[in-house]
Amino acid sequence: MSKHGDGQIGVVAGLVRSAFLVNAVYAESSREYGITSQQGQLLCVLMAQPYGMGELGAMLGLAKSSVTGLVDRTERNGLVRREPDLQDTRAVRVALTPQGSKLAEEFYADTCRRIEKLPAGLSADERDTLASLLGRIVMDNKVPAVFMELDKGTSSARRQ
Amino acid sequence: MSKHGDGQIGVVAGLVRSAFLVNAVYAESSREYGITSQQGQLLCVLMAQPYGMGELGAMLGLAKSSVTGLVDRTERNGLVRREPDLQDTRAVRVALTPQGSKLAEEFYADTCRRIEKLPAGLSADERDTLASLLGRIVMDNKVPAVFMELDKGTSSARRQ
DNA sequence: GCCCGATAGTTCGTGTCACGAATCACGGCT
DNA sequence: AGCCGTGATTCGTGACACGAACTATCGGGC
Repeated sequence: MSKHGDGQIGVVAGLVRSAFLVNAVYAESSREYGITSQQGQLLCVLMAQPYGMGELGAMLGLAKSSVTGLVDRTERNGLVRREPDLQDTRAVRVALTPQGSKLAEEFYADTCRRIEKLPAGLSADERDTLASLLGRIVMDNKVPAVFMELDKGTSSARRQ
Repeated sequence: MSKHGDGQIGVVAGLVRSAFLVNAVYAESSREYGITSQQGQLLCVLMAQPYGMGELGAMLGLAKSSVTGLVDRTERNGLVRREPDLQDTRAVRVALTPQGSKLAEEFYADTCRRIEKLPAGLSADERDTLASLLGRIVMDNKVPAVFMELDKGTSSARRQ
């Protein structure tokens, strides 16, 4: 029952294809805001708080030199800023500029809106179930906080 | 109940972070097979059947010139081949070479194995539920078949 | 106080990737 | 035959990612 044959696909394909979908949304959204998806991702990470280069590399899964380049380009666009770390002269804190902060808010909100549309065909209960299952996968696999949590609930928990 | 506050995250964050996870798996898997994730994705698409350049662009969401480049590099690696389209002299069919086919099988199987490990903390029933929900999202949003379907079942139907 | 290994970041060179604009060549219609 | 749409390539540009080599500081041991 509920095997295959009908339109049913497996977990693996489901995960891969939904990831593909999310990537596409991210790319499209970034493009509209005049940034690349990598820079968009960087901005989203920095919305929570400033981070050092090493931390960023760990969170984004990038080599140090890649982070340097990414921050370079984003800094050139005026969206982030390197601030000296007061505790450690070697280290650097990467933080959003006011402009970057503004753009990040808008980009983040817009991207959320688009992603939220993906499961439009699901009922509120189903979305909750999905959120719960994905949440466990994410927790189990210790995904870094590459994407902030909305303060407001998903579909249930609509108020407060 | 089961709102937030505990480790619960929203659908949006769940989708984004699980996508991040899948991307990481794809990247790591590709790397081990000496290819890039884009080339790996191309191979996976071509496992089903040969495609024209235009079709590939549509499936992968790439501009035509991007496809030309990707196929160029992959061809240079001996994994795919451009064959003339018998119906249309202008057109080209991109197909796997024997070597590419072999690598694609291995890469695909290995990647599947890794992705399947992601929801290891979920019961068989939960995996089925997840597959079903993701399947509907994928269907509703008309995701191209960027990833083949396993002939064998998902988590239920594991035996036989 | 000095030395030395570990740590934080940058620089540099290379290759991949994606794109738009321009171009070429053929298909198919009128 | 003449034209326009389509399939694909070329070219130039910029972003991205990486490893290796390098600089500068930190921190612990002596």
